[in-house]
Amino acid sequence: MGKSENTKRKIINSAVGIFAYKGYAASTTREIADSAGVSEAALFKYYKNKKGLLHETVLDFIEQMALDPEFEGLDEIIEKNHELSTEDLIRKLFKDRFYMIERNFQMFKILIIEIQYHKDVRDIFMEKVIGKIEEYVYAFISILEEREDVRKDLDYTTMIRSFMGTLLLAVVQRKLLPELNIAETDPDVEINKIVDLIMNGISREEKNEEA
Amino acid sequence: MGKSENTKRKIINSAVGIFAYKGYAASTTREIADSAGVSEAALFKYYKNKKGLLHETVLDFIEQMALDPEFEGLDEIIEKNHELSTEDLIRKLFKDRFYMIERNFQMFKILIIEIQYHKDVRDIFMEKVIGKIEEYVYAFISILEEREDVRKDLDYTTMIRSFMGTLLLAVVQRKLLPELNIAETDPDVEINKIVDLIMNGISREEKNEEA
DNA sequence: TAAAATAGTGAGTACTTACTCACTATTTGT
DNA sequence: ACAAATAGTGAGTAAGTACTCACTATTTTA
Repeated sequence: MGKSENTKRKIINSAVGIFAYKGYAASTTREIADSAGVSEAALFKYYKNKKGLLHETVLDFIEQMALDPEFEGLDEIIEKNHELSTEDLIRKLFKDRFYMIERNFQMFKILIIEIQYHKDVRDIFMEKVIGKIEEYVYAFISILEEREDVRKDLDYTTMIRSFMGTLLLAVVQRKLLPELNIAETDPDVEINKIVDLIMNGISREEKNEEA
Repeated sequence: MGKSENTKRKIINSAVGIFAYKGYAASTTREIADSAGVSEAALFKYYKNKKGLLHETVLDFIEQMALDPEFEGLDEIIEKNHELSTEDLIRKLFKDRFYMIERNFQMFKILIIEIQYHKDVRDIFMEKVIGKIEEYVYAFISILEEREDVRKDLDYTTMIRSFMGTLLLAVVQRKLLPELNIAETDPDVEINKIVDLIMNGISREEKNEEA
């Protein structure tokens, strides 16, 4: 890792901050270079054009993710799932993903927004991220299918999407509209409530009602 | 409604399409004018600048919403809620909002994305939309609180967010990543499954187990 | 029907932006 | 220590971009 690697990092870090704050199209290469403390010419020595900078920013993030020990934590949870109750398993997964998204929120924001406008970024995302997610989803579904305390008539696609939607909105609201958060300030407490909902729904349970 | 009103409409309609497709920052006034079939000069006669066009686009949409008979449909559902079972009530609400967002998806996309970058748009949104939503949410919560078949220990904030997250992701996935939809193609069938999940959760019900 | 008001345009302009290039400073290998 | 390679820059430039203005065409009013 020579000096040049260091400069590349500074540029990418600045790019992430500015892309997340203003969006790719409204960000200027001058601004990014200034914020990184290098000349614009240097930026273009490392990245062939502005679009290339976006690509490398995205690819760099995806690569970092793959190396992130917390990401491997997902594997561990799934591997050791038999040591956990269904509720604890879901709670662990939810927490893991919640904090993962929270930690990398800027990059997440860039990804989610820019895949809408740039087919090439969307392609990278579909190939490198969605495939990975699908793997985990299938593993997770297999685990649930074997559990006695999980409904047998469950539509897993619907369930996964509901799970993800709830997860996403929980992070997004905290990050983007914190002033709306009438709820818990401690995410862990909130996550517990969400998991309770996922497990039991909103309708009153009638079990042992005659007792 | 003179000729000028007509031109304004054409410009706004073009703006919505282009803003949604490329994002505000990447859209050019020339492109919007061309697509509307008017000169750029005309565009700037009606809107004092590009930002003003965005504002009016957003305000126009919010106003349309307020006049939309389907929107008033929400009031009706809430008013006549006592004629519906809890599950039917939730299904109706979910369907209503699902199709409302689907019908106005372009504007929704613009709103959600641009409020992140423009404080003024965010302010409009917070004042005109969030306030309205909160009203409905409170009304909805009051209804649920009175129902015998709804858990009394429910955290409503969590529930509403889970509801909205699921709703949003259901529409978004259909609109933006339809190729991922391994699930139902008929939204109504899908909505039924979602409502079932919201009501009952994923865990096996144990009621009448001793029978 | 004439005047006044309104709707609309072609051709700019000042400015910004991504990107280049000839050059200098620094580091590395021998 | 010196040459060669690498890292970095200041000062551009061509291509847009939002926006203006002097003007023409059309509609409305009296």
